[in-house]
Amino acid sequence: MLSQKGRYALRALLVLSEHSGERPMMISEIAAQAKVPRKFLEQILLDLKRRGIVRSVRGRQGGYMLGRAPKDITFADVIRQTDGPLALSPCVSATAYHRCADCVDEATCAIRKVLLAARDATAAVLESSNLASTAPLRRPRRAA
Amino acid sequence: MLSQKGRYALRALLVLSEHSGERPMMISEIAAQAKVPRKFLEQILLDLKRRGIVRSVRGRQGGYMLGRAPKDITFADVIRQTDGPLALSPCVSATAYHRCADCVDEATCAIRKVLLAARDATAAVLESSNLASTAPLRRPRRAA
DNA sequence: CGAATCCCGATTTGTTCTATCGAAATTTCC
DNA sequence: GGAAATTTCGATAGAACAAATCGGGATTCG
Repeated sequence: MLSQKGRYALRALLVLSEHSGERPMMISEIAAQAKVPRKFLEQILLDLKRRGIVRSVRGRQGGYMLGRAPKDITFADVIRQTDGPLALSPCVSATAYHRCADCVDEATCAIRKVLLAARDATAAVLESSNLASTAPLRRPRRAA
Repeated sequence: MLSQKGRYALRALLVLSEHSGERPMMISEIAAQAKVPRKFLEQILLDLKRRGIVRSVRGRQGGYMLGRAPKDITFADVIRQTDGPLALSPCVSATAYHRCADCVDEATCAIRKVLLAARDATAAVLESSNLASTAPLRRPRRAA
């Protein structure tokens, strides 16, 4: 399961990606639209900023914007930052690999084989889904 | 990531599935072979028992055995019991569905679509992997 | 300067994870 | 019938983590 933080991050980023204006968007504005507690969102955005997923402008008229094009921000990027590796075990993680402490032989470990397949399957989905592909193309203002 | 408990459970069950004798296997024997702290394993096996994944015999000469054929115990069964749902969000869980508290419209939620695809991909792997398919067919006693 | 806004460290509160302890219940064996 | 072996169960402890908040520092605009 994703943490609450992870779900908040995804929601906030979708809000940001739909806000196509040139001006950055204030934290409180994002918080309101994404329904995320303001102070908590502050932390989350800082995290995402460290990964380059968002950029910020300080001072008056400041705020946040996406760090790159929506199509270049995958769900995997976001989830890895907020919730850690996609893998079910460190020994099959692409981004945070480390050998299990009590592993006898990684090459023949039956568990590892399955968890590796699971990771690959999950990653295939999350790395091919991005903020652009999932957002509604354009929200109609009224009933068509 | 799986919890330590989840990894322990998988290891213990693989040990049990390779122990093809008719007699049940004692907790301490399983613990030694699977390298799991004895008392912790006790709790884990009780959990697995509630799900019918293992059965037990009490008293002298007692111990644990698989609750059904190894091929009928999937990784998904085990992980769901020890670590909870495979899904990344309750709203896409097959076994523990519930609507997100602040969800506006589940049918059009962009996040949900992706998480649902991720769950399906993960479940496909973990539900088709079982204790029999992954265990070495027969461990050679010595170098062949 | 002063107001608006992001930045950052600390703290709080509650929950989960990992592991252990001690004793009760059950069964076998003599 | 009693002793020994074994599972069962409730309680506990400490560490780590999650969710959220607080208060003030740093930066920029007007």
